[in-house]
Amino acid sequence: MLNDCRNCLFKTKATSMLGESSLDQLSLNHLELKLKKGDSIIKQGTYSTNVIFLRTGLAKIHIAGPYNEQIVKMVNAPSYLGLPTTFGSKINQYSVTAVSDAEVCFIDLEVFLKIIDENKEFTHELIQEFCKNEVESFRRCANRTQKLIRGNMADAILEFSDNIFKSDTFVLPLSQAELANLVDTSRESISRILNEFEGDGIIKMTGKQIEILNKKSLLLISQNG
Amino acid sequence: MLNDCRNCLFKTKATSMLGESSLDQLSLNHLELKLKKGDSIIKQGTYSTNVIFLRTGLAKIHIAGPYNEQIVKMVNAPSYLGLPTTFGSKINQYSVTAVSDAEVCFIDLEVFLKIIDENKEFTHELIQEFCKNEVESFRRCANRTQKLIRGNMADAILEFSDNIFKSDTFVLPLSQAELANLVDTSRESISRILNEFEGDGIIKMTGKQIEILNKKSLLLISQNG
DNA sequence: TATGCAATGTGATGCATATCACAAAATAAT
DNA sequence: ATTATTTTGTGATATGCATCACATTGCATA
Repeated sequence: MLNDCRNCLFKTKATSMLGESSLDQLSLNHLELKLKKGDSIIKQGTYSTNVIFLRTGLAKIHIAGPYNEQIVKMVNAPSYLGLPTTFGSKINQYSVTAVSDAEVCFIDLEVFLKIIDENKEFTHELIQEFCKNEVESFRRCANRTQKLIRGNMADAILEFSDNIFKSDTFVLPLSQAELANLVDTSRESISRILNEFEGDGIIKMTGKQIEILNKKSLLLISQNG
Repeated sequence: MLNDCRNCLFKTKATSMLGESSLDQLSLNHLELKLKKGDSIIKQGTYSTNVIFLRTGLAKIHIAGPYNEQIVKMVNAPSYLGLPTTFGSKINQYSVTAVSDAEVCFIDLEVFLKIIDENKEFTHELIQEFCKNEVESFRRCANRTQKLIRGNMADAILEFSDNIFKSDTFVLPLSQAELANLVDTSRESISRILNEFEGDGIIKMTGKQIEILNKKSLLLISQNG
């Protein structure tokens, strides 16, 4: 059985808490889908009836601000997507878009709720997840608003390196316009700062590939602007 | 019995889902405290072992940013405080401070967890709460970073009027320096903008009392800067 | 009532960065 | 291969706002 959640290799910490019966429930009530880079996973303003599990790939969560789109965070697999927007309200309050090829599973909300009711450990993990996210979003916001753009750009590069790709060399999954949305600045500033970093020997760029040459400098810039 | 949670008049939506046995558990395991304006409720960096219930009063959640303190949100009773910071990590990731006289109950984390395990409805409400908060914090952050200060200041006044005090006339519970932390600007700008609003006949200030004279203008400023 | 400290008002200056306006390059579509 | 379209680079200009530097007012404590 292709859809067997029991044998799925991509489980979140919460999902690994589930017993076999819950996993079978999931198996029987989910829809697997392969997505291409750029495909929309959740669209702000539309109705939401499913929790989505990002099995593989990388996605961006973004929200329409008063003037620009803002990328709230990058999420890589495995992870649940859209819990806040699905539980909190009937219509999606933000968008999620694949920034790489990805595989997702659509899980019916009712099934998900049932699993919550029947698995304390799962629920604990989930709540813990929510809590971490909320605190994280507070911190992120404080940084965004208070740091200069150079600092935020350094943070973004470090985040890609440390949390997303776990390597000093990686291919930027976003265009400069998208980076601007992530860092809260203009496309032009991203271009300038990236060149600046390269000129200072902090990074090396080959097309969209970035190699971090001097992580210490990045950390300093992150701290001091 | 003074501490009887059964008869407590200040219940959140989640708490009102609890059965009598859970409420009695709460009664036996909480500590009530009266606080004065300015008193610290949760302090960033210290250990957290309690969930806190804000029974009456108004509090600010604030976090140390890279340069300034940032007020993340205002919370009025009844509401739980510090769930994210208590569940997510052993040490508090943000601070909470009373901005009016207040009453709080300290609830042992273990007891709170037990209540979660035993009350599905309570847990659902709680999760719903988390979800709404997360989405709200995304939106707030997008506004903060994208709007001009006039717009953010208008938002703050509208928030006080609509959500906190539910009146067009209210006494500002924050100093201008604190308002600056809430709106992400400098103390001086707050002063200037407040005078500007008064000069334009949008608000009337008598000491720290604000009367909104022209809500439509505020909404326009909120939208267009 | 006097004295001190905290909270506010207000001008002058400087700077980070958005915006505009293109040119150039890279990708995608035909 | 040739357009068409999207991405990127780069200068010039404008502006919102922080910062500094005080003056002033309000409030608390002796």
